Amino acid sequence: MSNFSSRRQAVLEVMKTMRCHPTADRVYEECRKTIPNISLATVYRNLAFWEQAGVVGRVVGCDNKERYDVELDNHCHVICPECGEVEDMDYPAELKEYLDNYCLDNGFEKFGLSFYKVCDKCSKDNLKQAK
Amino acid sequence: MSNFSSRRQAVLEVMKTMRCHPTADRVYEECRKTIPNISLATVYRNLAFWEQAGVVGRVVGCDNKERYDVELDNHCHVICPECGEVEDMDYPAELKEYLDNYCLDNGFEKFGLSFYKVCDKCSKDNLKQAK
DNA sequence: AAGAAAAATAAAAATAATTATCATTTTTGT
DNA sequence: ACAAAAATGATAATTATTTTTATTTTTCTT
Repeated sequence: MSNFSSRRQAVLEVMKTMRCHPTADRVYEECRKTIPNISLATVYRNLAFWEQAGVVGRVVGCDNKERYDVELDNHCHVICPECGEVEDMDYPAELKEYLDNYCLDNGFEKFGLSFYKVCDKCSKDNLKQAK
Repeated sequence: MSNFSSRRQAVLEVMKTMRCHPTADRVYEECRKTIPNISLATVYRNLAFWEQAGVVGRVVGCDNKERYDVELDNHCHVICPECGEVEDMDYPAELKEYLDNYCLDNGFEKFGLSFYKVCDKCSKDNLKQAK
């Protein structure tokens, strides 16, 4: 009964259920679990579709891969400078308010805030390598 | 008398004199004005060198090109969502202090703050197209 | 200053991510 | 049911970046 094709829906569904901020390739992998013959081009196309629709946004990490995200509004990002993985974090309320007002006052459309910290996985890997 | 090769110096010099946050390709273009036969690979290599040396940093814009920057410390970025150009802006002092402390308290290495606004060039272009 | 070792380079090839093309299939509207 | 439009898979093309390799430049040692 939906207006969208099953693959288009699947791409969004995957985006909603993955808690990380996947690259297109990760979304593709995930989609193939339920739709084995979906093509990577379709994933890119539909990510672009949902982006245009305003449902999905791009997140800039720190490697040169695009990462995608749903519901960008109320969180900032914690980025691992080594692997580029991006996690969500709620804004401290007062900070969010400050920044919202700052945007209004200065004509900015939106803002993005990121913090950097080596993720658990990478710091473990570093320990192993050091041995 | 410098420790660095002339091309290595040139790359840094160009970075310091360009006020925008150029892509590697723009740096290459600029370098060729003084060193016509410098190669793009050398520009990439030396940007990476200066990055490792901690002098140059990467900035994430909104297209999928890497952009480079010197002196990342005391400014945030204003990014044009259409062309990806990145400009510097000083932090409001109180905000900077708040964020610095927030990092210290929570074990983050650093933070990055960006605001989004269509740049003058793009908004003019949009007007022209609309006619 | 000479000559060996190390570092830096240009040019080109390779890689990786993303986008475009195109023939075919699926969906939609009437 | 059938024509028109949209979506898709497969693959080719494009774009940005990195690696390779043979050569040149710089540095070090004597």
